[in-house]
Amino acid sequence: MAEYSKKTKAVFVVGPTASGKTELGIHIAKHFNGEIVSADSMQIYNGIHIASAAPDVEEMQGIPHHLLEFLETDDVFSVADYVKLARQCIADIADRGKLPVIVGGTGLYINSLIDNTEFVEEAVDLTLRNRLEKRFELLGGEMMLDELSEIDKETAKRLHPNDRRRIIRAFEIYYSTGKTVTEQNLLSHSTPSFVEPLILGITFQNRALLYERINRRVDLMLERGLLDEARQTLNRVGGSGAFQAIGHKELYCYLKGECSLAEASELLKQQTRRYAKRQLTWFRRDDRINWIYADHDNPSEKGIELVNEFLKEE
RNA sequence: GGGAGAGUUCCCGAGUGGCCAAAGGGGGCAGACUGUAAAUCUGUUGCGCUUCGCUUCGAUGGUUCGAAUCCGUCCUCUCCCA
Repeated sequence: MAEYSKKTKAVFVVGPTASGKTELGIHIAKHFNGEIVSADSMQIYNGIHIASAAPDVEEMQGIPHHLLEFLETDDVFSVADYVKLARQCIADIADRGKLPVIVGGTGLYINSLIDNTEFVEEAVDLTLRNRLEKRFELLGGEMMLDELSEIDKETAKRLHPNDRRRIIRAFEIYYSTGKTVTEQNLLSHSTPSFVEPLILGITFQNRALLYERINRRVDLMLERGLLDEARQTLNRVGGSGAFQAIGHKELYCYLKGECSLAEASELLKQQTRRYAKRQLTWFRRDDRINWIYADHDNPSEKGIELVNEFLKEE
């Protein structure tokens, strides 16, 4: 890889689910000779194509897409893996003289990539995690936090006693690296980002319109065979990765004959709406985002305009 | 037509005379988020500016110092016998 004195310019398209990111991303890539890198924690998996709303070949319009549907449903994956892969993708695209366009709704993945977050080197130690889980079970959150405050007061103060995952992870990091979360968080941003990002965020001034789009898209997914796709995963067991996707599990009650299709699809719509809301909460706090209001602006035009300005700057 | 029961705040659902603006859950809204992130966790949720006041528990009329809780009537719903 060549060495650059300048940072790599890259366009990010973010926003809640069903806001039109895929479309805008492809539009921009077509217009500026770009390639797309997905930043979606579910579209990386095979087997949930309809549920994850991964783009079809026709939709891609010949634009190369990266990090899409390359894992099996039970493969383990993490942000750290994502950042590593995506960084490589972006570098390769830039080397080919093309514009990297990162499209996705997974806030953690996107921010980690943009801010070049460096995660702990050590892989997750499941034995250690299990031990900590048991300990948490035994002591409860309050006492775990008390213990944590002896090694990392700041983090212990910040975490809620019910925030089991983060409390356990804090111990995990400490035991496997000798560093506290507070120390690690500081270290994680010691290397400046290699990208110069233009972040485009699609949203709606009127949330009800977004919700309507979500509802419609779920109906569309059902028409396209979401039920058949969900049937394939009905009897799989697992707790992480693709199993957490919204789209199949909400339909299982219908597939098992325990509720009506109308109930299942309403649940699916509701879960999707709630997810979109969480995504909005995540992205809202990032003031680097250039917001495009899909119910006021013309996303394609506005997007092209913003990218044009961005590429002009030296 | 006879009998049994039910109507509670956006929804489900507890509450049987004061400690009830009313448990709990869902939903909504808001926030968090560094290797599970489409996951996970938190706060808030009748109205008004508060210590405080006002309007709520199908409707209406009572009993009572005091009612979502007791009584009368009416309306709606479910169920059983016809």
